[in-house]
Amino acid sequence: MQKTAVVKSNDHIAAQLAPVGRETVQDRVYLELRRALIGGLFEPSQVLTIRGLADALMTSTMPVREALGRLITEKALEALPNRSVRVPPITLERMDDLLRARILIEGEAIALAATRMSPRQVSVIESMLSEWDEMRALKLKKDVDREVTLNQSFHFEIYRACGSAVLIPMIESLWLQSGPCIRVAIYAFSEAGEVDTAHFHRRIVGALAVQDAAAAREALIADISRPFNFLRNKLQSEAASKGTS
Amino acid sequence: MQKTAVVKSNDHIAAQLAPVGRETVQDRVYLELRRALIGGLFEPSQVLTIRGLADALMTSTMPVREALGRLITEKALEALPNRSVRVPPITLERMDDLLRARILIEGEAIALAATRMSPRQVSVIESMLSEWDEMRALKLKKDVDREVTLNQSFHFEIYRACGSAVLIPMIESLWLQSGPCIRVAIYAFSEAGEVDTAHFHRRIVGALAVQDAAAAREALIADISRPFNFLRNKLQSEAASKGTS
DNA sequence: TCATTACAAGTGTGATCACAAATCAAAAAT
DNA sequence: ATTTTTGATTTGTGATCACACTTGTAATGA
Repeated sequence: MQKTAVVKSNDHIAAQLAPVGRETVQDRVYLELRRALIGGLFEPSQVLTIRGLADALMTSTMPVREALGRLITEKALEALPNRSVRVPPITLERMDDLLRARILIEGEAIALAATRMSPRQVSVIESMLSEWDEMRALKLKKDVDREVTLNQSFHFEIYRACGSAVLIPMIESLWLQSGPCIRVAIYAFSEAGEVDTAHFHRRIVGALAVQDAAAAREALIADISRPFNFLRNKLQSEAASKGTS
Repeated sequence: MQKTAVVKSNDHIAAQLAPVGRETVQDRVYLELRRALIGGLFEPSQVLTIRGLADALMTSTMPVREALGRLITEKALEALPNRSVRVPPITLERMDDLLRARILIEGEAIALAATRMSPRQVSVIESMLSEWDEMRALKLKKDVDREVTLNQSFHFEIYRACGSAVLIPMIESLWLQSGPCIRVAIYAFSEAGEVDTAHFHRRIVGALAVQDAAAAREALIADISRPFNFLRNKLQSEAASKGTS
């Protein structure tokens, strides 16, 4: 026993330095990649290698390949016939497909949430609006990362209130899939003149406060449709200009 | 040029000789487990061990653990804090949750399919009805496996026609999650007096034939609700009898 | 007799190695 | 100069090993 303890002493010290012993490395890698995908840190069509990610995340290939497998089944990544994996490319068809699914499922989730949220929960959501105004006030530099994170928190705080353990993972999967698109759109947003995200979110909160499920669904649809419509116009105009050149 | 043609012909022949050379072991394991889950071959709350499955599937632990990870992210399996994995147990809340999601998403899928299916495609679906009658005719032994498979083929042949690469994987995930419940219900069906599945499927085909999306959705909802309602009654009566005993 | 402890078997996790297939680059042949 | 071929590098896949943790059981204590 002592002998093995001596051999293990390195591991033991490492374990003390990293007291988060509960979570596994593969979960950490999975969450890291997930965050990167939702945030749009990877470009569409970018190919990812197991060893490359393992080096970047300071671990072996083992946890990475399991995380990649999980992300592939969620359609957040794509397995090519080469056996290599890449971020799915953006196409108009896929965008419309994703938007339709998001309208369907997230719309249902918020309608459910509207009838179930307590005034207490609504006030929590409402308080998140002020963070937006804060960020808006000191918007010297465009903090796209923070905007993405805040937007995500706002929406999922609502979805969590729908009380469906089935719908929420599906919504997470949809966000994972549309992450790369959204990032492009939000980035283009901050260039193309300030469109007030907070305005749409206030509409949502207003509908939730009076438990108007239909209004909440409509407001949500308007909110999540914006980046898709924006990106669609952008892609179409690009295609048109390429056609004329 | 001729030489390369010759070289390629070898590959071509090899591909013909071993047409399963493309699929990896982990995919085989994943599909195997998936099939078992949808078919309800695993009992709810049953715990699965990596080494046990590896022995049963005649492979090492490596492909199995990747497959389990994928199934866990699809919520087809559940990761306990023990780090062991099990088939999720059945609860009334979860059943209702699953049914609501299936009505929402599969209903939308069939509504889309109704407007997009060609008469050619409808006739393909229609021809599947006769298989049911066949099976019904020689129903000496209750072939639950075949019934489950046939039901699956029928539904997904329709869903595939909706043309959404986003909705279909979600439906697959939902079937994966509700598989263990359904099996229990179908098995109980064949005991509790013949309810005609084919009748509901004929209603669906009839609506699709005239491209009536609303009617198709209604017929589908009636079809997929049956096993859930049946199982709900069963669980409730069991709980009641346990309460009185 | 019952509870606690110590030991043993089992299980998941991560790392490393071996191998095959794919990719790329340079060299050779036409 | 272009194409083909060959060799080296990279990459994914599967197997095996070492370790940590849990679980179950037998031995020891009160």
